[in-house]
Amino acid sequence: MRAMTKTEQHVIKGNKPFPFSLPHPLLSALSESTMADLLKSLTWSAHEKGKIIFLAGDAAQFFFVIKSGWVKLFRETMDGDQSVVDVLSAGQIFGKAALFEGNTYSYSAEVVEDAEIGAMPLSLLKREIEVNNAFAQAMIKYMADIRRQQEQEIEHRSLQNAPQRIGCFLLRLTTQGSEGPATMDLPYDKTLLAARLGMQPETFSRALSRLREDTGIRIKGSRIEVDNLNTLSQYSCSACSSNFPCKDLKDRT
Amino acid sequence: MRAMTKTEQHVIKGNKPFPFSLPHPLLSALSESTMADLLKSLTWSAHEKGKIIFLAGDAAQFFFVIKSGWVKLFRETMDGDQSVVDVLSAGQIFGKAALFEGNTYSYSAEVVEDAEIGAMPLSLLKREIEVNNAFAQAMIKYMADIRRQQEQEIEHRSLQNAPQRIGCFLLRLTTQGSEGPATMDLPYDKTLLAARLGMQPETFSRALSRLREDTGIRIKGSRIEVDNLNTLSQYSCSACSSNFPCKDLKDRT
DNA sequence: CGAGGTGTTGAAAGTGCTCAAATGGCGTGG
DNA sequence: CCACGCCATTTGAGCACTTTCAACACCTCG
Repeated sequence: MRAMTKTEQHVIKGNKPFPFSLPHPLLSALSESTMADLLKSLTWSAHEKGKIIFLAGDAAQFFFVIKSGWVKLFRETMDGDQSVVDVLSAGQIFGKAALFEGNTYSYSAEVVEDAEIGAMPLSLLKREIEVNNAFAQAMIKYMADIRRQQEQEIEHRSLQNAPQRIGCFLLRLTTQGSEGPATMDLPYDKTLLAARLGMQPETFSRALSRLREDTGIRIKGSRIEVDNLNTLSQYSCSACSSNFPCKDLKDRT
Repeated sequence: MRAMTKTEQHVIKGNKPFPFSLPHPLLSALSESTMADLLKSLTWSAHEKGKIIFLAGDAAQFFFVIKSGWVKLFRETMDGDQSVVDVLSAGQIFGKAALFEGNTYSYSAEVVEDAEIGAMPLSLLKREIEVNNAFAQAMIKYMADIRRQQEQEIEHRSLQNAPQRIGCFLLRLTTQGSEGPATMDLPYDKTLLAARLGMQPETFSRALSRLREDTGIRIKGSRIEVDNLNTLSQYSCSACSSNFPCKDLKDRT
């Protein structure tokens, strides 16, 4: 919040102004000097779809911030199944958790939509935690948020059926209020979305139709129109312990 | 690790020596003075099975440590389903996460086996985090562990079937090595265990039989005998991204 | 136009859930 | 010590939801 005005002027490789001011809840708690160091050591690179940024188990030296594109975080089981941890886009960071997990990444990261990604040394974060108590507190707060999101995720996977999970995802997509009509676009392709929600593409397809029948939403390709978010809330959130729209918990990294 | 020798001498209400020295990974990082304050303000009480310690959403002033008995952490959905977050026993703490979640508990806690439970003010923790950077770091480390456990839990619920989940639970129960034979006792009744693993009691019963057929374990009431832990590992962990025995991650709070 | 990727649909099988009923252990009151 | 009742556990049958395998419709890009 403080160093931001300066940051906004920061110019990246190629002289294009930095398109977002690292308004990340975590990074905004950095001291100005560390933020400056971070920006100094920040190196950008462009990656094509399919590029693996790192694999689970790799030794970790960097954490990453996304400027554009989409990145999938996932793990693979011994018998070939894949578990999608999350799918992230601009403004989100990943790989920082490695700091506390034996300096290895605990999941793999793959670019699923051409992306520009910045890499920053984890050592800076580590030092900042040790030196700047305010940052350590921000980190704790941030991790508590993640933890809550994960608990919700566990609940969703155990208690909600496929159509409800999709409905819940749509609700978390809305930027508009939590009542009345809304329109939203699925942020990435349906196959990936299915994986993100822990179901097969076929199941996703059928579940979305089912959701349409049950709640009256309209589906036009990747655009979804909802007449009444409340209907959707009621449909999805009745199988969830969080009141009303599971809202307020969007991503997790 | 440091304040422990002193702590071990600590005497609780009723003059019984404290049966464990708060060897909790988190609390052992407290400063000696805070540890002393904590022990001073620690109040013990006995609770019968069925007692609700707190409900999700309650304003939180305390966090708790278990001296004996079992406590179930859970949440309830609007349509009556219950999601068991975890089941804890002696030495484990709970309720501390409320500090970062608007000072309300994010789950409910119920005694499921007569228990002695100590309550400590969250404010002490809060202050310690602000004042003692080493503790803040321990907290971060601790939360990172929890986070990893949760990710594993998500994976288990999505990727493992019922018999595999039980097998994985058994593996995490062993104190013995990770190979060869082992004997273990289910820590609490099967109905609760079923809930903890996210399945119905009937499913648990059938899944356990299935596990017996598939891996050759022997079931005598709540005692389980395994001839070869490797067989079990292979059976359960093939559907999991963590290498071999999901080990090393036992509880989560 | 053809290839490949994405999304949908159908049919069959698998897995877990619900409802119902039977079994077995265990403590209490007689 | 025994009968009774309660509770945990098991078993059976049917059902709901999801997956799997296959086939097909679309769309985009050479």
